[in-house]
Amino acid sequence: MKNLDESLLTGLPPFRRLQQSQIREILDTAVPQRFDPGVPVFDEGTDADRFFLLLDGHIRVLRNTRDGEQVIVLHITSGQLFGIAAALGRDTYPATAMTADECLTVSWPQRLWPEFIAKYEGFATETYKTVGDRIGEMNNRIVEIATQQVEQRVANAILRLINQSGKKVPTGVEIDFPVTRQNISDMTGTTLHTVSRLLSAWEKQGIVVSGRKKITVTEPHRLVLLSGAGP
Amino acid sequence: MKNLDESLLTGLPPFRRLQQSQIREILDTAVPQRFDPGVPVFDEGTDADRFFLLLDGHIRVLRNTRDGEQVIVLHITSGQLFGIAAALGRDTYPATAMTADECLTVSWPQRLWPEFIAKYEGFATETYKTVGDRIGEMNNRIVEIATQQVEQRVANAILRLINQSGKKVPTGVEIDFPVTRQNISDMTGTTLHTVSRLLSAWEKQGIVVSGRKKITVTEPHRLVLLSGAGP
DNA sequence: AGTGCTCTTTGCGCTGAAACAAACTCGGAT
DNA sequence: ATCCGAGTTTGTTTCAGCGCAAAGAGCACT
Repeated sequence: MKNLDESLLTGLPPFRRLQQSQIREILDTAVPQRFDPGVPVFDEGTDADRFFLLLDGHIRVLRNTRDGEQVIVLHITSGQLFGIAAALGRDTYPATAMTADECLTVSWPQRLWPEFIAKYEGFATETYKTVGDRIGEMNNRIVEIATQQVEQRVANAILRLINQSGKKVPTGVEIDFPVTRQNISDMTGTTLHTVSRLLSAWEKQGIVVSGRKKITVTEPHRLVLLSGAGP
Repeated sequence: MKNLDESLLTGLPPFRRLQQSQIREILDTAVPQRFDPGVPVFDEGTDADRFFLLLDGHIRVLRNTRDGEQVIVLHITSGQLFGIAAALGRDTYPATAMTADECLTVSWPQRLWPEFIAKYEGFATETYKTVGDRIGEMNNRIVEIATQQVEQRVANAILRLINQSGKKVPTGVEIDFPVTRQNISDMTGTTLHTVSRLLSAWEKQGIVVSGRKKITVTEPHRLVLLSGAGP
């Protein structure tokens, strides 16, 4: 039915220490899937029946509030596992995973998780390292939102995006997937209006160039200054 | 030198499935320690050389910003593990752990972690469940700070405290460790002034009674309403 | 080429909460 | 018994950024 190439997984952190034959084994139980931009891969609160590896594209992890707002908790870039609720003793997904652009994933049934952990060397270690990184990132978000001004938060959010998914272009560094003002306000707990004003102001100052769903940072250094990185 | 009683650990989630003899084994490698209120157990960024179990008392996990502010990320109650950086592939502590009241801990050298995981059944599962819970809590914090008004955030923070560490008293439920207005503002990203005003207002309305480092909620239900739990 | 939709920009007034300031009140130490 | 300092209350001022509103612009689809 499917015939996934082993090179897809080779070298990715969770599978780094595995033999070709083991990777083959893992791939044979994997289900590949393609998603259009802007669709949910799974929804908050639903049964956590599978875990995923993002092969290509970008995923937004977000939560909805009762009053219809949404908050983007973090972004997943290609090569990362996501939906690993089982690893943390949950039986439902704690957040929604939404595609930002076209995405390719493979997934496995949740029940294989313990087997992966037990059977494949380095898989547990690497995975929990990822979890640790995400906790660190969430920590930073909390500190940021709690203490910084809107301008600094937006600057930080954009810097995080270009660090994770920046693509070098002649004029600077651009975020290589679609991002709207609304998205950024969902990441920073502001309104799209304020974000729009900030980007306009920065564009006037020559720090960024932005268009529809696209942001290019021409002067990363000045953005770092704005982000409150230091007096 | 020390002679810890096995009953200290028996029944705690991470050790629930172990034999008496295994608990004995674990205790024999543990170092007990007592801390005064308001002192650090370990500091952000320092070498993560030990992991801890809180036997009694309350720990605040906090991070400092460059401009001298601090943010309380979460609270640890007795029976929980903390400082488990190793579990997440870190070699330094990502945050500071500060005692809120008098605390009793036992700790083990970080190098025993892999052994604990491998050797003791249920230890890994239970621990990662704790990690999952904390991630969930942090998630909630992010959503809260990003979308809610100050009043709702403060209400939520207090509700969280009484859920985790509430003690029933004749007049209601009180937080059974010292909490200052400043502490609450550090949890909610506000100022102590605003928190003080809110508590005064709530006290006038008969929802809480508060004194120096002490808060008693007399009408939890009304606080839930204020927290924005639903229209 | 036209149409509709989504995304973006910009103006203006208002307000929640921070900043500044000052006094008060416990509780513990000398 | 008194003093001292941490913690708290309360008033006043100020302003960042949200809410509201309306128009403009780029893109996809026919």
